[in-house]
Amino acid sequence: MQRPATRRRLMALYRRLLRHFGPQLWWPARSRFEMIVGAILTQNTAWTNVKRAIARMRAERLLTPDRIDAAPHGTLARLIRSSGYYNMKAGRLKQFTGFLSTRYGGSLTRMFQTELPRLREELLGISGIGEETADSILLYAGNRPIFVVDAYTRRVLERHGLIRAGTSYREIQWLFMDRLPADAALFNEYHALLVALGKVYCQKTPRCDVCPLRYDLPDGRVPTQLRAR
DNA sequence: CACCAGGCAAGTA
DNA sequence: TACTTGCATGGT
Repeated sequence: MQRPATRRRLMALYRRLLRHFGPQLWWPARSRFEMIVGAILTQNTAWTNVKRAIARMRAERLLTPDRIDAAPHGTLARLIRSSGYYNMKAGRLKQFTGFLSTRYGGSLTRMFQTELPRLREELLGISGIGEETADSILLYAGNRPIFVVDAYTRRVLERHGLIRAGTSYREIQWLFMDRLPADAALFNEYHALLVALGKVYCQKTPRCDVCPLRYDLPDGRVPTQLRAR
């Protein structure tokens, strides 16, 4: 019941999502560095919890690489408590700022001058930064044309029969990047729209009967209905 | 009460 | 390579 993911189909899906949800204006952050902090703090965590943590860091003037480097682990961990896994995430923030300081003299501008595939590998070499976090940083802070895959992306694509369960991160990423123009603005909006759909209509408990998309569900399940537009 | 949220790394076989 | 487990808060 799996239909091929063609360029036409992916673009049709994009246009449908954009018309339904409108531009998502991602990533919500006041600076590139704040965006990167958010990417680490939101790992397996609700964004509302991350917002509180970032607000506390801002209030304590701790939203710069140098301040995070200098702050004691316990201080940092207490500030980001609301984002969960706070001991690990405090360490991960310090891993990143340590990398930035050592490798690029603390300059994000210099870091983002590195060519895309190489910078991706460097980010993946930092303990605490995996594929999704690395790609989020590259796309949303660096404005580089790389597609971000997350749990919502995977679930939406599975429910709509574009991938099978177990498809790897790189395969899903390549599904988009092989068929769409290498356009950071497009990848930015597309990923954010997939998350918007996932949050409302494609939760773990299926509510696909009200999904605004026209695509059929795989394997004899309830066909998607069109919402009034 | 149970389940979920914009993952990741370390351990095991 | 392919699982499994620990990490933790706040909302529904």
